[in-house]
Amino acid sequence: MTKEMPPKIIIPADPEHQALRFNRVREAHQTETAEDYVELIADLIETQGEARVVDLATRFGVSHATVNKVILRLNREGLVVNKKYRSLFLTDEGRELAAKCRERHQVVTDFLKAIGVPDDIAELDAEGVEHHVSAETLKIFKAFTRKTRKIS
Amino acid sequence: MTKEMPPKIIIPADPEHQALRFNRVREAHQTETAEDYVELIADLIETQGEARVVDLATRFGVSHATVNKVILRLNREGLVVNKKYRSLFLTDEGRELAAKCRERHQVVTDFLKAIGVPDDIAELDAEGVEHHVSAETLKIFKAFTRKTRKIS
DNA sequence: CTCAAAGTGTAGCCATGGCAACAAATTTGA
DNA sequence: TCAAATTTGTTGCCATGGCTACACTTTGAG
Repeated sequence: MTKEMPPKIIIPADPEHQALRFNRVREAHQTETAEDYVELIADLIETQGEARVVDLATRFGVSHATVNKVILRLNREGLVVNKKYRSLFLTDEGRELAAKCRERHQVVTDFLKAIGVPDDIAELDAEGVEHHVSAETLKIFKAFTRKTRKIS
Repeated sequence: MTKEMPPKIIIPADPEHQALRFNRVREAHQTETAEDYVELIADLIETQGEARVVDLATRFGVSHATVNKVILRLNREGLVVNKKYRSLFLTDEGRELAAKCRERHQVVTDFLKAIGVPDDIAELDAEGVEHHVSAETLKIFKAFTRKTRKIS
């Protein structure tokens, strides 16, 4: 668009490629909320017997109105089932996603701890990082953690 | 909020603490855009001599209208200076932030490569991960990369 | 059984960051 | 020089995810 034919100046990085990178991050953001919600819903159902709007709101530190709005979207997207004034449930797809996320979350947390990040910080960082780690990197994380555990 | 006094059910994680985690991620998101923009503006100024709206739009893969909107915000926040129909500049604060981001970006990328992530994937993942890595973890990343380099 | 408390839903507001379409300025090339 | 192409700005639309305020169920204590 800017200067195609006359390459009078060094191109630091292929613009198109860089755009792909940022698109990838944007897409990740769109799924992040969904992932966090289904993961927590699954957790709550397991540990508390049911997932309720109040609990989600408390855990996420947002208002129940916000939770409701997100739940509406997740319902629309076929991840969550909700009946009025009743606790929340996951669809098969939701459960699947939750499982995947939990697994990934664990891998990232374990990896961070394995390389020496203090537990509390590892938990904090994992929360943000997990959504942006590719399958390939995840595999490497897993292998690394395994290796480290053998040694120690 | 839900069940304080009667702990009839196991608490899986301190809700308040978990809320802090998610708040942290949300804050990170708010700064992400700013960080990406100042970083790219700095890059463009260095390599191209100037940073222009079109270039930012191309690199980020968004419309120039979007870029303009973000620039407006960054201006409001004192990171970017823009005069109408002129190329973009960073304030001192903006330059500082850009430097910090570039450094951090490099550390994350190098670390991923050091643990064996293929270069192209490392670049991709770093883009999303960098904004969510704490100073402590970053330090550990750096140390690890250094150590690995010595070995090889 | 009733009624207040707790939980849930809804409406309306805000900022962000997407977009397209149109307007205006600047740059360029013939 | 001056018209066309490019770049930039603006407007108005959308979805998301924040919030408060208010309305409505459900629940549970008395």
